[in-house]
Amino acid sequence: MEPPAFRSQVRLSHMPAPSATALLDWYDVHARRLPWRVSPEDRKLGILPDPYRIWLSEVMLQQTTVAAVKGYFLDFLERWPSLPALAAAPRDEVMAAWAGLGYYSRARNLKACAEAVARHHDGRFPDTLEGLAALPGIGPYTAAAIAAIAFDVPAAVVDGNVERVVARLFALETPLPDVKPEIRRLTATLTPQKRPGDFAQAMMDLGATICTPKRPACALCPWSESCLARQRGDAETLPRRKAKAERPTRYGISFVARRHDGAILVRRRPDKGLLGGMLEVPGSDWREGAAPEVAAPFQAGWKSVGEIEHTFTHFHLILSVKAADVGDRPPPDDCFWLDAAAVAGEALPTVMRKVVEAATGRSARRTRRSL
DNA sequence: CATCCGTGGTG
DNA sequence: TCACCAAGGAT
Repeated sequence: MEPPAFRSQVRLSHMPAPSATALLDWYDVHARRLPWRVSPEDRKLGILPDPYRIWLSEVMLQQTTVAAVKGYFLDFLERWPSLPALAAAPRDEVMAAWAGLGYYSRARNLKACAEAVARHHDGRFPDTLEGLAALPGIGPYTAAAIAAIAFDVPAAVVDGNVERVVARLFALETPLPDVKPEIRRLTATLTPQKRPGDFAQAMMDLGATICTPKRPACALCPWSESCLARQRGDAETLPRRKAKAERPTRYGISFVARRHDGAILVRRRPDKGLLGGMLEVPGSDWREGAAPEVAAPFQAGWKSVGEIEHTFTHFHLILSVKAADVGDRPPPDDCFWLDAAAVAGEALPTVMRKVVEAATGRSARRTRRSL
């Protein structure tokens, strides 16, 4: 058998193996207080969180920062306090409430998942990995997180934080995503039978506050004496990642028709693909090179009001914005008039809020809940 | 399995 | 400023 291509770091004899107990002791003192979380003190009293809240927070937290999620989580919880409430909600209202959070397939799947649990599971989330992973929008990570945090199932919960912590702890040189299976295996060996929910949350807190991507605070880490990367002195360079493809720039045209009362002409995008199910103003497709030719939604005194730029996950977008003030008239095609007062609460993605702002000079951003 | 899917904070 | 990347999932 050939040795692995990457350097297999040897743990020095004076280095203790990383123990769940050391991490949990740290967590008991330093756990973050988060709106969806049950504190370690309460969990020790046998109190487990509402699976609905854990599910909702976990879906929102997919590729999204805690700071961005907090306000949305509180808004959703206030509006739909339980799974049956969300299952009964109109889908467009859920999309509108999600607007600005990104990755809108999450909102579509959130609604679909709520309906599936209401219909097929009597309104209660399954407590097994298999049952959870069969639901829309719940993959390996979220299934493990809900099982561990909401039901104290000793599942290996591996998110971006855990990947970083484990890659450093064991000095794994293989780049992501190839190293994922190895990280999953090692995480499983670390995960304790007792307090697996707190262990999962502790791993994520450690990654978010101590074992950070840049400038990790190794001096404060409960596992510093066990960390092979720290022993080697290159914790900050781990985990390795494969180079990502560069982002091309696409171009397009957007038309903002302003009615005398301030209403804006919009249409709903198809369910699948980019910004699926969200609203947009009429315009061209978005292509590399130059904006495609496209007719305005109707004849009017269109004037160019400048360009807006927006960066998506895999391309950069430059939209030329045209605006016109028009009288009251029936909306063309699949469009409808959106009242000015309704803009803030509607399902407009951030890129479209930029477009509307460019054309109206008024802020179209959502007012953030004060936290 | 590689690609597609948003946005905002951060250093 | 800008590259990085965050409690990933679906296809």
